[in-house]
Amino acid sequence: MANKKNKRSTGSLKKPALMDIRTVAEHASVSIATVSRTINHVPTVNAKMAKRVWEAIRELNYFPNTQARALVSGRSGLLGLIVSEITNPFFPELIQGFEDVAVENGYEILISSTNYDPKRMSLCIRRMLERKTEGVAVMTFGIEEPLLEQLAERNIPMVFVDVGPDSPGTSVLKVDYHHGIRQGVQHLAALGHRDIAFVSGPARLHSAQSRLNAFSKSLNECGIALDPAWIVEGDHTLEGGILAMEKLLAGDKLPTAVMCSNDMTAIGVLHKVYRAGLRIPDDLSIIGFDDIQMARVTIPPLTSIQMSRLELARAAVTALRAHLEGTETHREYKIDTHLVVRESTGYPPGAMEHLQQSGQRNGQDSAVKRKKV
Amino acid sequence: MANKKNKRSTGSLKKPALMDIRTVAEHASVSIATVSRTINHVPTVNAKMAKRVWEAIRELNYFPNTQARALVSGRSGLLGLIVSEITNPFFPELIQGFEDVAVENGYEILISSTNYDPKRMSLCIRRMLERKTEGVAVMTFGIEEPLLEQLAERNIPMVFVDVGPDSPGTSVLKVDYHHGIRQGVQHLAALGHRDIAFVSGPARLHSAQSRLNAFSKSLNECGIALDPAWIVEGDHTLEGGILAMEKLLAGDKLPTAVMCSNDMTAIGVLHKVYRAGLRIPDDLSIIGFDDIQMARVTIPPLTSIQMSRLELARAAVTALRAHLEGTETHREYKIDTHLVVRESTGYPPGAMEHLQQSGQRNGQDSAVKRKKV
DNA sequence: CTGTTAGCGCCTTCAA
DNA sequence: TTGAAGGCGCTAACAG
Repeated sequence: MANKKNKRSTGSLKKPALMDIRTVAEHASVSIATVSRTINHVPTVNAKMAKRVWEAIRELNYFPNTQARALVSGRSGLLGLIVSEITNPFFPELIQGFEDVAVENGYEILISSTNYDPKRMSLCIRRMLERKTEGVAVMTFGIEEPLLEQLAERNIPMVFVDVGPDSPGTSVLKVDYHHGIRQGVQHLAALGHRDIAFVSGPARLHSAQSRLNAFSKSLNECGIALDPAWIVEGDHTLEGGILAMEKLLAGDKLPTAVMCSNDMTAIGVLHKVYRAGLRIPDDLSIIGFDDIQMARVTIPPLTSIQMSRLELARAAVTALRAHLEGTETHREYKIDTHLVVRESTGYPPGAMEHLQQSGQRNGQDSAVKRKKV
Repeated sequence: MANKKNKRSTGSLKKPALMDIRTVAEHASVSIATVSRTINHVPTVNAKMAKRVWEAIRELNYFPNTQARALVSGRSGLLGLIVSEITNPFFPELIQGFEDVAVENGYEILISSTNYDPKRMSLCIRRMLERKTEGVAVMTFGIEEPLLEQLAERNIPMVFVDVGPDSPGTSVLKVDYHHGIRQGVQHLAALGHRDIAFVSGPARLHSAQSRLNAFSKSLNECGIALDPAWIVEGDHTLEGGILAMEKLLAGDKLPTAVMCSNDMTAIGVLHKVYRAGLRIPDDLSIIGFDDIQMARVTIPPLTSIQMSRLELARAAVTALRAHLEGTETHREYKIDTHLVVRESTGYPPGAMEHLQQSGQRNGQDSAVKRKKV
């Protein structure tokens, strides 16, 4: 009985090593229950006592143990975020947004990245489960089916991008790739491009497929034939973009425009084109996807299709909260995409001469309306 | 007595909601202690029982509750990482390295970013403390003094970059800015540059100051005078780089080379120079700092001073582990930096004519040895 | 080598 | 309104 007390009162007052709710209670001469209630802002606490408690807390520089709190309350206050690759600038921008929104809603976040590796994805999920996250956003833009079940079985709220089960407790953020990509293709078509190549993302990635499909469909809508030789597979990295452009350059005929599955790819392509001594957009037009920050300052600035990170983040947290509060069981959220025209797109080669404008060789001004950086 | 058992056995076998160590124990007909031992790979468990336990675990799809485990064992298995800004590509690359090394060592990581805001820094620290991280790496390249104390008081192992207290339980990673920056300045001097500007980082950031000092010192060593008008303050962002270059362009006289406190700044500068219609490196040479991935594919590829993320990450985890194991009380780790020459640096304007080489106008080849991308 | 038991730090019924 | 007491799920002594 006194045993426990003795254990804690052996040392002098300066024992910051063990600093628990009991220490505070003793210091403020109240019970631990009162301290707990004070901390959790239970309104029924006497103002005087509360003040004493807060003083003790400040004096001792005490703060609660999240682990213990979570264990007993069942609430970890954690929202999980799984992304594919943290070194692709798109994701940090997404993480930033997700964290901001989560914090606004009183949550902290736990981040894991899969590096496109199913094994790591499995670990990520396990980690989320073990740490008892209250909900998890799987923003990898594609996920292996069997892994979903692991999560679904635990009936912990989830939100996916593009594709996910329609089981209760899970929502999905449907990105409208077609809208933005069609704008891009139409933009190119309007400039006079007919020979348009596409550097895709990794084939197994769902969102990469969707982008390719949207491209193909848009081309059709514009009455342009799709030459299979101009579909080359990238992997959403700089290196992949460079390699893809090399293949394109080695082909029989060069396209006049290249659309890319993401901006990293586009930047790689941009670089390879520069290496090849071709000019952008005079010799080749390029369009990216994502509209990362960096797109504004590439040389020339990259025309890209924007997918709002903040919108994605906000929708994800909203969905998770809806599940947590039982407001919603399953829902789809639509995320829009749209074209941002900069300076990597212009008339196809030959068109300028045809229009008697061959003197214009500087990417800074062209016939299309441009967005200032 | 039977009360507890009744509570858990009310439902049918299909109650995945409550899935604790007891369920597993019952399922495998062993005590919870044996289950615990099995999970923790205590070697003294009977192979037969262990097998039964693992089967039960698999069948029930059970996994331990990290919170409870941490609470009782006192080990959270968490290493904290505080960075300043997740949208600056340097940091994701650092995070990636830190995570990899942490995982190699059996730890998970908890990330927080401060966005250079002291208030957020305070929150980050509190968060690390509350979540009971076993050690934290403060990689913000500068921190307010009072905050350190909060951490130091808890005597939780810490590691800082550049500057930190020399109290026991904390180590510091001393980056040798001077080595790399001197290489950079010497490189420029060797090419014939005398008019070298510097775009610094935010003044209050310690590492930014160190970089500026290293620059100033190196200039001295080369016998070059430092013109104060050519020191302009940036903020380590793209936008800051653009603004800084604008200031430089508006000055009375243009430098022939610009050194930047980080790569994001350099990319901003690169962009502004492009906008101004000047050529790199023919009209202006540029050197960055950090050597982020993107530096390889800027146009032209950026000469930069590399600071290895992996080396930083590895040293940080090593330091933390040393503290955790009591091997070390305080130590400084030296992190080297060195120049990576690419194509954004060349002879100052006029030098080529002087050398009768005025025909060379293409950034792809120049008289200095270049690293292939 | 296995099982029983006492907490880890906290929240949350219950009486008072 | 406050305090006492019983767990949350797990590990780590301690007996057997």
